[in-house]
Amino acid sequence: MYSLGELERSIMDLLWASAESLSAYDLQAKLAAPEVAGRELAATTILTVLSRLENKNFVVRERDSRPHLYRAAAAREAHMADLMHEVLGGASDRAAVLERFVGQVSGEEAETLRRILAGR
Amino acid sequence: MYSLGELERSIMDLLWASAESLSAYDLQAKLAAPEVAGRELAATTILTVLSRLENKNFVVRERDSRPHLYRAAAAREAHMADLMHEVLGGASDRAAVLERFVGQVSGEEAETLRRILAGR
DNA sequence: CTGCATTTTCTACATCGTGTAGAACTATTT
DNA sequence: AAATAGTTCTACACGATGTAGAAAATGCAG
Repeated sequence: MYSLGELERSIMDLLWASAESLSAYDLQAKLAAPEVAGRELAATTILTVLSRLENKNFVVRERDSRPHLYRAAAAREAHMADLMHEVLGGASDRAAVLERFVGQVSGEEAETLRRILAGR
Repeated sequence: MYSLGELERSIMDLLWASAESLSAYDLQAKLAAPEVAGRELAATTILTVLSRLENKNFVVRERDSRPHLYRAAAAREAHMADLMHEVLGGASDRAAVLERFVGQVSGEEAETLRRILAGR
């Protein structure tokens, strides 16, 4: 399952950026910052979205803390790598996709790839 | 823009699989096959979806042929590579994503990547 | 040219995912 | 037990997609 809605994504971004688990109220405050959503959403809105994200296995909920705490189920990078594999997995000719993919990376990134491949 | 609907995807699959441009009627027939959608859709349905796919720049329409002909705007592999870049582009730490991505490919695929990188 | 058949565009509606939040319910604290 | 804090239920708006009939445009047979 690929894409998330805008609010879902904003919330995931905050959770990915946070080392600690956050409550719906923490998120509510962070979302109010102008750089993020810029407006104060109802707490129930955040809770609804968090429930949906939990169902999609994007977040894990800690039910023992009283305001329940939430954290991303996977690190952002892992999630993105998974997405890339998901795309690649849908291809019949994987090598051809990789060919094009690598063909479009910058020289710098190609170097990164070589380094990674060398190390294993 | 990531995901397509189910019918949109079925149609793109047919277009990607076809060397020639196809008319809405060709698609209608192919979609009726049990392996694909399995039912006969109205021609107007196909045409509506094709228009939407054209707006999204997934297909190109040849208006000079009388039943208009349609073909995929980009090869499936190119599309998938683009998607992968789109995902990667959304990352702040691209190297970390690549690290994980490459870490999960099979040995065979790692070899493919090395070969591609060697060739440029 | 003109009427008919074919093809395309317009309009419309159902459904589903997402954003949004009040109402109702549950748990906690005093 | 009452008040407070937090969660779940219910609900609705809106946009994307599936679906197709009605209306308009195009092209061909006479």
